[in-house]
Amino acid sequence: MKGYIGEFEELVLLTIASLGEDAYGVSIQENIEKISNRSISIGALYSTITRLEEKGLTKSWLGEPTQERGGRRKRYFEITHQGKLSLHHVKDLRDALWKLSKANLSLAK
Amino acid sequence: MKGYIGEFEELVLLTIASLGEDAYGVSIQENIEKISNRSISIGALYSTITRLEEKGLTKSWLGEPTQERGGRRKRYFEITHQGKLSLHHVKDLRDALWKLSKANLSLAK
DNA sequence: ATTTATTACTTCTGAATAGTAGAAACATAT
DNA sequence: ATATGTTTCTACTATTCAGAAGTAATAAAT
Repeated sequence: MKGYIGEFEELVLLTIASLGEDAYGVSIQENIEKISNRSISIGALYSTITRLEEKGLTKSWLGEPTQERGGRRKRYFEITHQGKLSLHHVKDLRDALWKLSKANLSLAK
Repeated sequence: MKGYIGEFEELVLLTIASLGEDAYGVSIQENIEKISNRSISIGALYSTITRLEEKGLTKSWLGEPTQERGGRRKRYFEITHQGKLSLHHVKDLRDALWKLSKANLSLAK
């Protein structure tokens, strides 16, 4: 166990949080693709979520069948308190580094 | 080529930027350990920097010998314009996601 | 000139994270 | 019952990172 979260893990956590009540596999995938303008595979998403759940950063449960065209029951995801702590932690670190290096990161010529 | 940067790559880029004129292997390592309170391996750092340089996000050159007790010449690193763009890009994405999910990430009970 | 100390860089292996391909489960429509 | 749409899940491959060990370059001490 490495103890910190990877780039994709963080992206998935943030997306789950932003989706609130409607976070399940496909909606998470679509949302990431929409906001990051990058296509991600559903398999990569599930293996990442499995890892996040093993680390205690997310939890999940099966929803009830819906009236739609078809499809298996959805598995809904939610970020845990520990997951929120992890996100705050990496954000604080990055904000601190940005503050320190702001002058050196200007895009002006 | 993946097109985006990983967690550790981002940390290294930010640290190089924050160090300005004095960014070389050992100083980068020490600074990351100091600010993130996590010990990083010098080997992982060098392989990551090699990758960043291949992607055009950093550049480097050998410094002159110094007046110290001994020791090999330092290799100095600097972030390129493209590297800055990458950092701004991931920051913008994260800021947008935080904004969207702020209410769901509160730590209050 | 040879040895020794110091600083920095490089290589290698195993583990953790990221990504791919496609099968399986479930539901509706014809 | 067969076909089709929607979602989840599994097995496999690739990339990145940690940790340990070692190599290279430089200068002081002898």
